[in-house]
Amino acid sequence: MAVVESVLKREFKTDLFAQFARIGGALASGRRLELLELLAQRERNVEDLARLTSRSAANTSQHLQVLRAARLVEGRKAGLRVTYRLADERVFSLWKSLRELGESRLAEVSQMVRTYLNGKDSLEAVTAASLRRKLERGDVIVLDVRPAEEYTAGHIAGARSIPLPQLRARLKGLPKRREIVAYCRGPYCILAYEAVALLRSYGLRAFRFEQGFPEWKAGGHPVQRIEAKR
Amino acid sequence: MAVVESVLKREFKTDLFAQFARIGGALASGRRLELLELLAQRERNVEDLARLTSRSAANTSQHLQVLRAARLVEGRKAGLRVTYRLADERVFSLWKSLRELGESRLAEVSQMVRTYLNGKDSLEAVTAASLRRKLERGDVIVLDVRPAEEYTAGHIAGARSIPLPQLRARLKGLPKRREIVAYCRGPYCILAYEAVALLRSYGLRAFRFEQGFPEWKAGGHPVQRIEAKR
DNA sequence: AAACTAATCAATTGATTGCTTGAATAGTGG
DNA sequence: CCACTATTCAAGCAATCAATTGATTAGTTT
Repeated sequence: MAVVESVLKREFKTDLFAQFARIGGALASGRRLELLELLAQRERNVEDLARLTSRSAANTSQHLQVLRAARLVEGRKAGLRVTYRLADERVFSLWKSLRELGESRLAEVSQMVRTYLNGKDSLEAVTAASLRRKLERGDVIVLDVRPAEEYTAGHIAGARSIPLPQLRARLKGLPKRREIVAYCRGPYCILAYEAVALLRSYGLRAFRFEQGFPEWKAGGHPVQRIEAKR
Repeated sequence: MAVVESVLKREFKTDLFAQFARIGGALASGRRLELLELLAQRERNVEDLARLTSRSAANTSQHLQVLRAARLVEGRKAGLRVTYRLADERVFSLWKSLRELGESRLAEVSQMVRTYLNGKDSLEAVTAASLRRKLERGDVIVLDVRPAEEYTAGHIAGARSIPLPQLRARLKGLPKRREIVAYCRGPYCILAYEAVALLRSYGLRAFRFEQGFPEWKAGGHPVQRIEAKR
């Protein structure tokens, strides 16, 4: 009797942990994590995701289905296209805590970030709390340098959209003296680094927000979005 | 030039996300998650972990090495034994958020918990905030029904240790009228369910704490530990 | 030094995963 | 109904992972 019960207990635990391992398995591929990072910006169809990650549509579709089987993303079909999005804001939290743990514990990560990103710009970045204060005091220009469509889907309240490729052409619209803070997708997004480098090369007072839009939103800070026309 | 740069960007991203995927990969096995859950209680040597999970020492050692390669656990050798522990409290946070996500999103999990655990006891459980208040008012007896060694390594401040196997023999030491709250390792630990069932069958006013010691500690609530003799 | 122990290593097996390719499906627009 | 498109499916192959077994290493005890 006691033996039977303990076997049951073991089976229960084994099965239970195996379920949780399904989620772990979904996080076990860099490609899938990259898809999660993109979907944290805004929902996307398969083709877009494939293009943004430089992979085939078939391969991207398969990874999305693994993520969907683990219930981390949801897809809905509209016409020919299937649009995927994160299934839950806690999915982003999970990815964020995995990322933070990796940053602090995997020596390789900090090494890579140092050699690649800090080569671009070694300046200290603006924290979320600091950016929030600057915004409330109104003494900062916040630039969203992601593609326009991501700005449309959601951005830091009060930010202006200037996608990186257009930045050079639109320099004259920016004030010479005021402080400018640029942000993009997250800590490993290169756009803001490049934007700050460009702005500084023209003598503007530019800084980089240390995180990105999804982190700002997850932190409960004010956001805006452009409503779609009907 | 722009092409070279974008290839670099792609390689950087691919490599970077692959690093994070190492952690995901370590979380991709139920057996390893079970080890993390045990190590969240207290540090353990390989043999103990193998016994507690009903697996061979060689297999357990291999899983521990996967966890160590992902820097989620650390081992230190003392004499013949190697003692493993969680490398960082954020490792527990990560496991906790994975678990919570799984609970809410994987239908199979809630199904399993319902059929197995709720068969034991369908009563509502006491939350951490509520238990904290009861403790501060002093109108509750808190029982730690885990093995004594886990109690020693750390327990809810003010709790008494009565390992489940000894509970029946020590019933007479418990007050008839006061409220009793039992806890163990976490939401999927069966010990507290069984303790409450036993206490109630003797007419005591027993309830189950909905979580376990690691969650209590991670939540910043007061804990105690028994210092080892030198 | 010999006997013993805890842990790890090494090699093997079978199972699972990942990627590629080409076909199939479902929906759109002429 | 036909041509076209976005996505998914299916098959095949290589690579990786998981569990088992027996050997090996490092450290303790006698």
